[in-house]
Amino acid sequence: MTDTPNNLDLQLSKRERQIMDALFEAGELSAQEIKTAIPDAPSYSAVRALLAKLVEKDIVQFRDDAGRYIYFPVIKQDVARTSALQKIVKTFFGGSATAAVNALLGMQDKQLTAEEIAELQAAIEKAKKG
Amino acid sequence: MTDTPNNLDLQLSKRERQIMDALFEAGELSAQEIKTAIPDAPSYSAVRALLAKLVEKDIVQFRDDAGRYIYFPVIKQDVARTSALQKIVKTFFGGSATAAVNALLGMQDKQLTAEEIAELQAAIEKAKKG
DNA sequence: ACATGCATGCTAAATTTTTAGCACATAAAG
DNA sequence: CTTTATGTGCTAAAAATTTAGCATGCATGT
Repeated sequence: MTDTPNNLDLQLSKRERQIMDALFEAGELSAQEIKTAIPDAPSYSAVRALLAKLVEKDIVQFRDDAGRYIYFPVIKQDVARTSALQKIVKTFFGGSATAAVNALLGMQDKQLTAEEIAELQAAIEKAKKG
Repeated sequence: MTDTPNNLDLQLSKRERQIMDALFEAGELSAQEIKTAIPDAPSYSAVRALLAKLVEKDIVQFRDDAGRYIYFPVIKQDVARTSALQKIVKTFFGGSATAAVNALLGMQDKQLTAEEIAELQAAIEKAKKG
């Protein structure tokens, strides 16, 4: 039984991370699509080599879609999300989730709709009780 | 005029990132302290070599504290914070800051105090107006 | 004065990452 | 059937990262 990774702090190289970011953002992608998704993408060959490595590390899996490989992360989205957030909170906000939330709310480019605000208030209400 | 980096997406290597994380978390550190702060730290020499590189890239500066160099990030904390959050939101939450906030509120290991909740509600009120 | 401890600067080598390119398979089009 | 396009597997080399170790300087205490 090889260890299944449950945290995202696996030491990924620069390129590996770019690929993971693309995969997490999209859900699943072919090698070609990944190449397209990465801003300063390397060659197609390079992408495939990187993917092979990630598969080897059990961070990524693929399914055979009629001869084409479609790659996707092994780790569940929500686990990845939480892990990523926790690290940010620890590194940049001294462990204070509240401070992080404040920063999110303050981000200028994000104008919250009334609906979103209502959602958040509901979430806070829930947090208050729980 | 060398370009001053204002985004954190500069392609840092694995070790470089570990060092930056330590620096952001602590504010400023000596090479020795950085070595201590990194979990699976490399040799002291290695840390210094990495730091030299980061300084070269204008991502880190140091001041001479009686012969000892104390290193600190060039980028302002709040800029780094926002940048990091933006990336997380984009990659893991489909661009929805609201969803990210929800995830933060739902993190089990963080029990919010009544005071914190009040803070958040105030922040949301402010967001509603702004 | 001299040894000790700890700092930096530097260099060269080990290791890892990243890349390109070839061989081959398969499906679709001519 | 043959050509073309697009896919994978594999290998070897280029490039970047990461490392250790030596020379040196500067305090401090013996």
